[in-house]
Amino acid sequence: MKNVRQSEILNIVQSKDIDTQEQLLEELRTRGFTTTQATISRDIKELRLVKELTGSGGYRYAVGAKDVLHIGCPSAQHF
Amino acid sequence: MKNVRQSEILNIVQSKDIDTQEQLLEELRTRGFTTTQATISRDIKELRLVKELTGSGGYRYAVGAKDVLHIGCPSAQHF
DNA sequence: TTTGAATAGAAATTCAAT
DNA sequence: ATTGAATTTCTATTCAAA
Repeated sequence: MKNVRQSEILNIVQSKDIDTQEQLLEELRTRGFTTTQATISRDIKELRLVKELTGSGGYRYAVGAKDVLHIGCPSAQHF
Repeated sequence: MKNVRQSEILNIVQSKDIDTQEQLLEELRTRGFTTTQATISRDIKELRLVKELTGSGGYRYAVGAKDVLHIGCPSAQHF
């Protein structure tokens, strides 16, 4: 179920602001996943999510921008 | 001294892999800054640094890629 | 290999204080 | 407005288990 869970994590994170792993856990449970913080900590690592600052001064998990750069700017020189 | 310290933090983070705030503290002390974890936690927030995964599986503080996108790709449509 | 419970470790915030 | 000490909160890892 790891892949299903991880792809659901991507969905969640991109559809609403998630500021802690606990909050992500709640969302997953809502969607019928039963798991724990330890597991999603690993998921977040594998998915290379980062905790970034939102406009309103809070934090939010997000897909690492470096991972999505090529979408909007295929020819960009990266780092 | 906040601005000096923060710009030094940017320098450090871009010149070597820093994986914890403690390690960043040590680097700062090497450079003559005397401060504490509480302060650099705030600095990191203001600088919008993110803790990203390195190629070798560790973590590293980095400038949020979303903040540097416009450099390599000024016309990119962001998110 | 993947997971959870427990723990260790790291980071954010509170609360004074300046 | 900025900071540090202490604390709380959050996250990563360990270690056993399946």
